[in-house]
Amino acid sequence: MTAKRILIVEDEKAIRDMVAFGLRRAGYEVREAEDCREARARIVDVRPDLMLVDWMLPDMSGLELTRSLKRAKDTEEIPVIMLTARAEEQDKVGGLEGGADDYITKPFSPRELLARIQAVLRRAAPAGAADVVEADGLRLDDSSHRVSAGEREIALGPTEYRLLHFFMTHPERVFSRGQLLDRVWGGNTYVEERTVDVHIRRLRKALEPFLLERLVQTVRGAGYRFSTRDA
Amino acid sequence: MTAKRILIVEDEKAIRDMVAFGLRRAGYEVREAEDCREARARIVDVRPDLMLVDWMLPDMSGLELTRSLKRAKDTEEIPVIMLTARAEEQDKVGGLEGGADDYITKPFSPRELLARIQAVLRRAAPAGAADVVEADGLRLDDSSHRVSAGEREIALGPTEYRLLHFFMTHPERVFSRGQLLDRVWGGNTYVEERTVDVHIRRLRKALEPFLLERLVQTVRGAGYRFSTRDA
DNA sequence: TTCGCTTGTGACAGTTCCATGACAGGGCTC
DNA sequence: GAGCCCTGTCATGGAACTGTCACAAGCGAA
Repeated sequence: MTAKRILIVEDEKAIRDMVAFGLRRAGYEVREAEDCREARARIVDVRPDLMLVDWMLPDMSGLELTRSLKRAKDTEEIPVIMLTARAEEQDKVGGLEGGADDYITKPFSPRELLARIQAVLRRAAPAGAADVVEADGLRLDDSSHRVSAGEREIALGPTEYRLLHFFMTHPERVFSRGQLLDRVWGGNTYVEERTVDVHIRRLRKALEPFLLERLVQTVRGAGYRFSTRDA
Repeated sequence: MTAKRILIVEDEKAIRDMVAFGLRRAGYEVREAEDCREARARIVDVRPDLMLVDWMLPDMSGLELTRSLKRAKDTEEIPVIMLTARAEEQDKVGGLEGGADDYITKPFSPRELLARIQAVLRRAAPAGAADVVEADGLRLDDSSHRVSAGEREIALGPTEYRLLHFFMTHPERVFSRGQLLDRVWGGNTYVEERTVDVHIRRLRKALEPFLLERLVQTVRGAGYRFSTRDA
């Protein structure tokens, strides 16, 4: 695997340099941008595998930049980690909802940053990049955020949607509740494992009126599996 | 792939518990040891895929433990991550030179620990880590947790599944009931040896409708063997 | 053959695991 | 603020699984 390219968008040179230094030492290829305008220009030719975006930027907030990236087809898959000086939960949530894949609060250690970068890259990697996933009669269009079975549209809550999306992009594999929490809820949430059961149930309840088979299967003692073949 | 086994060697119960909790949630199988002596004992029956070793232990430094593990043929491949309270670069180097595959400084976040564990395991994974085991007409796919003979899928309970998986990955070898308890049930469970008989029977009962030969064979006075050649 | 020991088998009770419905709190919209 | 949706947690009931036992069957040696 070639070195992953990371684009840093940060106006303070001191921080940029420090981060860039740390990342280069860790084997990443690093590009820098001072503001959103420059960032946009760089994205095209650099095609970064991941972006680090400062919350506060001179021309436009990093959150906006992120949001707009996530809206555009050709950039939405680039994972974004927000750098923020504000520690308030409020902002963190905002960062994630804006489409950031993770956030990290200044001051942070190079090590913490590296850990998060690795985690985010790993999470992003296996995704088949496909926008539409289909299985059996089920169809999930990630760009429009719609799920349908045949002609009928299926309404799902946010969590059920993410869960289904994860399952459909990783079919025929068993995931433990813990793994699902990590990969669907996100690595640093603390939620009971049983909660997964409940959302599985909600997902099934939403899907099964439209389907003949049970696509989300229980594997006793192991977890759940999405499969079009019957168990 | 079955859950990876991780052995934690750490004398402080609080830390051990916290780490174990996080790891279990992430889908790992966790065993614990308080000191080097106990660790050595556990290694034999647990056969961990990775070890987390505290730097400071009551009976011997974790560094020494690591060093000695790396010197022994049968344990040298087990990746080791050192947990250390000392942040000095000095020690980090020492840890790595001692043969540790990575180190992490307390306090660390669960996420960081997970990231490092995954990184280390990925590095250690022997490239083509086969998820699928086949023998005769039998096929066991560990990632989807399915067992099948030809087209037909075979339903197994958790214990029978683990038992079969163990047998299929260790064919043509006789295991005593005690060994099976150690390696299938786990090193520190207390169960009657005759219980193994019962599960063997359940496994046979599940398999034999689909197979011509008896794959799980009894070796009188010694134990059981999985073999495609008839006895 | 008979005895002694090992293994197979069916039954059973306790436990664990999972599905399900209910519910309270939080956030958002109007 | 009222109403609505979403979320996480809990209690419950039932199904599946587990470990043990008692007895039957098998095997080997004398």
